[in-house]
Amino acid sequence: MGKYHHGDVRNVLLEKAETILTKEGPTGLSLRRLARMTGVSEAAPYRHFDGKDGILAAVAISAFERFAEQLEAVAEAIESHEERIMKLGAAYVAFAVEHPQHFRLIFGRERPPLDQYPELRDAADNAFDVLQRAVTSVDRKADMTLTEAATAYNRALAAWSRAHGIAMLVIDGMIVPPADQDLGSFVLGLLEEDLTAPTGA
Amino acid sequence: MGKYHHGDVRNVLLEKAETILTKEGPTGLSLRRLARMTGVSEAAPYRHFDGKDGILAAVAISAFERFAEQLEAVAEAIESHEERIMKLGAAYVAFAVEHPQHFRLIFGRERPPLDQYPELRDAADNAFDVLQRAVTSVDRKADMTLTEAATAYNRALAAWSRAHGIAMLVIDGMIVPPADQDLGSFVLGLLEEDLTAPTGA
DNA sequence: GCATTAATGTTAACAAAGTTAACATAAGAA
DNA sequence: TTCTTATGTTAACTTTGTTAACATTAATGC
Repeated sequence: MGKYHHGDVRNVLLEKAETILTKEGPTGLSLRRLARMTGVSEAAPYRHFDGKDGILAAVAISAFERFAEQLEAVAEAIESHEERIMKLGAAYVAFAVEHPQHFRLIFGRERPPLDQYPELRDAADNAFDVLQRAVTSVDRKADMTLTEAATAYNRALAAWSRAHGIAMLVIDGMIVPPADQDLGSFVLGLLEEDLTAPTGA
Repeated sequence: MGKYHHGDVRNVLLEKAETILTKEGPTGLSLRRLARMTGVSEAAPYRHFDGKDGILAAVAISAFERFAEQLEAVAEAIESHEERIMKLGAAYVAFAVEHPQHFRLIFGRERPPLDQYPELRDAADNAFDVLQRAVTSVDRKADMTLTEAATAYNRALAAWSRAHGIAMLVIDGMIVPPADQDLGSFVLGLLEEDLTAPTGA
């Protein structure tokens, strides 16, 4: 009565990996521990994944997908171009705050190399495409001059890097959002700040 | 003729650790390898540091110090408040690009916990104080109202998170600065971008 | 149905890493 | 000199990633 072929090891491993990741982050995820928790031999995961990076890649892919979905949902629901940029930034930070470990996984250095996992690269590209399309979609149909296109691109980079910086510093605890304020409006305030304006109150 | 007490093990370890970190990042730094490279037994580092975190903390402290120095040098040299904010952001990103591994060490999750290494916490606080003072110093002597002070603080956070986001995305390869442009002016362009302005060319 | 092959498990081993304990030696203080 | 402390060493223990060798089940071809 060998317990061979219980049938769904791959999915169970992935789910447990998700659980561990959420609680302890990518570093705390050990293949052997994962196998033990799943009730399977310590070498079994290697039959379903390309080692540790393989599992991390699989988890990262689904994280990228959820990330992209949430961003797209926000982008689609908003008419005004300026508002969309801002709300996208807020959604970006919200995802990071709600799923800090996933956010770290997809942006940190424990993420497996994109060029070794084509599906991971695709998932990453897709997420950033969503961002960029949403930020530059104001005159997608209009014919833009080259400089206009460049400006739109630059604006996308600016919006992205701002949201990213806020997200990083907040989940690292370097910036503590005020408790008496909604996170979203706090983020919007930072995004809107115009550094070129004079400081006069 | 035991090779006991060669005298300077602690500093040599630190220097080698720096070398390894620069080349391979915090993850590639192994205590045992470090000991072997230093020509000392594999347990010797424990006589001088509180394990691996202890060494990382020591390296992170000096990284923070250099970081703060470079920022302060820029801040002191610039008269205009607006220009100072911008140049500080550029210097922030420049440090990250020139010393990506150090930047990752002081901001990433392989950094030892601040509350376990008081000197590390001090070094971190000092670096951020430099930033904040520089950004809010426009009317340091003038008496500000509460809301003015809050605005200045918010502006500091905005400037910091922008520089941080750009730095992160650039050293992670997600943003590739244009080759035909100076890195500094590229960064300035991103920092100056006003997301609330209409997109008209 | 049966034999062969592929997929999926298992156990056992290896190397590398962090860490600690037990012991050895050098330097400095009493 | 003697005792204490600082500094090194060796040897172990544990955990982890990974692979090889082997076992069993499922699937496929005849």
